[in-house]
Amino acid sequence: MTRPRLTQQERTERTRELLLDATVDCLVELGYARTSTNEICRRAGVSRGAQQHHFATKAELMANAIEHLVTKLLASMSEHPPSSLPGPDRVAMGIDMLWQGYSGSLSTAVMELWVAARTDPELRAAMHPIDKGLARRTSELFREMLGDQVAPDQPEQPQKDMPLWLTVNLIRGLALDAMLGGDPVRRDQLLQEWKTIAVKTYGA
Amino acid sequence: MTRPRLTQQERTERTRELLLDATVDCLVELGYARTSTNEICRRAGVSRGAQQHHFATKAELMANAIEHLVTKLLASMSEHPPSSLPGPDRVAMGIDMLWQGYSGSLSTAVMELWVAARTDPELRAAMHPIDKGLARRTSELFREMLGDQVAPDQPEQPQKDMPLWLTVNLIRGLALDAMLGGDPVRRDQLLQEWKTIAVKTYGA
DNA sequence: AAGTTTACCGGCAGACCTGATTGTTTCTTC
DNA sequence: GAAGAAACAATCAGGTCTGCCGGTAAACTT
Repeated sequence: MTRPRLTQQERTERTRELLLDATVDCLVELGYARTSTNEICRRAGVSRGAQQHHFATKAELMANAIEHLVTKLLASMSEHPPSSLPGPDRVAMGIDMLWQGYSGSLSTAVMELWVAARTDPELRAAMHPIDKGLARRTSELFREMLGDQVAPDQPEQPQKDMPLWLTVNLIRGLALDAMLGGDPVRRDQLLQEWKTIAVKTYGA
Repeated sequence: MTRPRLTQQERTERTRELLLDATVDCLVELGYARTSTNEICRRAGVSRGAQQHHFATKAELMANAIEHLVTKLLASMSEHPPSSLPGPDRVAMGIDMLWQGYSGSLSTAVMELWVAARTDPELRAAMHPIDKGLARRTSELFREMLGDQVAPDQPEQPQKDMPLWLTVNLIRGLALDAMLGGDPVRRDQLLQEWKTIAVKTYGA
C-alpha cells in the first residue's frame, strides 16, 4: 500500500508546478489581461488558499511563471542538437533553431508578459535578470551551433553577435505577425530570404 | 460675442477626438490591461455618460482608437517627404522612414492593441481591415520612396516586397526591444548593419 | 507521542469596472 | 417658437477580482 499522502516537499513542488503550468496556459489562451488568479486555480485544480500560500500575490505568481517559462523555452531550444554539421549552412541551422524556439506557444506567453511588464514595475523588475540570462544563454547556444569556441570570460565581441541579434529581432517581429494571424506562407518566404542573405553575409 | 456653445457636429467631433486621444494616452502609459473607461474619461475631461453616448462599449472605443492611431501613424510617416533623392541610398532612406514610423509611442499603443486583440475576437475583427490598410499604405509609401512607378492594379510582386517586410518585421522586433528598455545603442548598431546589408542586397 | 510547522481549504470584504438608465440642457428643424 | 433629437451628466446595479483570515489535517521534529 502506497503512502496515502506525499511528503511536504513533494507536495510543494507538485502544487507549484501545477500553478505555474496553469498560469502559462492562461497567458497563452486568455492573454494577460483576462488571466485571473481564480481561473489559474481552477485549471490547476488547486484552491485559492493553496495558491496564496505558495505565491502571495498575483505579481509574484507571474514573476515565477517567467522563470518557469524561460527554463522551458531554453530546454526546447537545446533539444535541437547543436551538433555542428560541417558546411556553411550552420548559420541557416542556427536561424532555424532560433525560429523553433521563438515561434511556439511558449514565446506567446513570454510576449504577453513582456508587454504587461512594460507598465508594471514589479513585473518588470522580476523579468529583467531572467531576460538577461535568456539573452546570454541564447548567445551561447548560437555560438555553439556555429562551432565557435565559447570563451565565456572573453571580452565582448559585438560584431560576432550581429547575425544573432538581427535574427532574434526579425523573428520576434515574425512571431508577432504569427500571433495576429498573418500569412504563414509569407512568413516562411521571409525567413527563407533572410537565411539566404545571412549565409551570404556571414556564412562560411 | 462668440457662440456660447459649438455646433453639434463640432461638439461631437471634439469629444470623440478627446476620448480617442485619451485612450491612446492610457494605452501608452498604463497598458491595455490597466486602461479603464473611467480613467479615459477622467483624462479626456468628459463624463462617463458622454463616453457611452459616443462609444457604447469599451471594445468599440478601442476599435475606433485603432483607426485613430493608424491614421496618425501614417501621417507621421508621410511627413518625411518621400522625395526620391537619387543614389542607391534610397533603400536606406526607406528603412529610416519605417523606423521613424514604427519606433515612436504610437507604435507602442498599437502593440498593446495587437497583443490584446490576440485573445479578444471583437477587437481582432475590428483590427483586421485596418491592419490590411496599414500594410497596403506602407507598401505604397515604401515604393514611392524607392522611386518605383506605383501601378496599383498590377499583379502582386512578392519579390519586390521582400526588403519592405523584412525591414518591417525587424523593426517590430526592435520596437519590442525598445519597449522593454533594451540598449538603444545596440538597436542603432543593428539597424545600421541591416541598412548596409539591405543596400548591398537590394540597392541600386 | 506531544508539539510545531507546513500545506491547504473556503468564505468574506473591499475595491474596481462596466453597462444601463433616468434626467437635463442645448442645438436643430419645421 | 415648439417639438424632437442630440450631447451630456450622474447615479445604480451586477459582476469579478484580489487579498485576507480563521480553521483543519497531515507531515515533520524532538
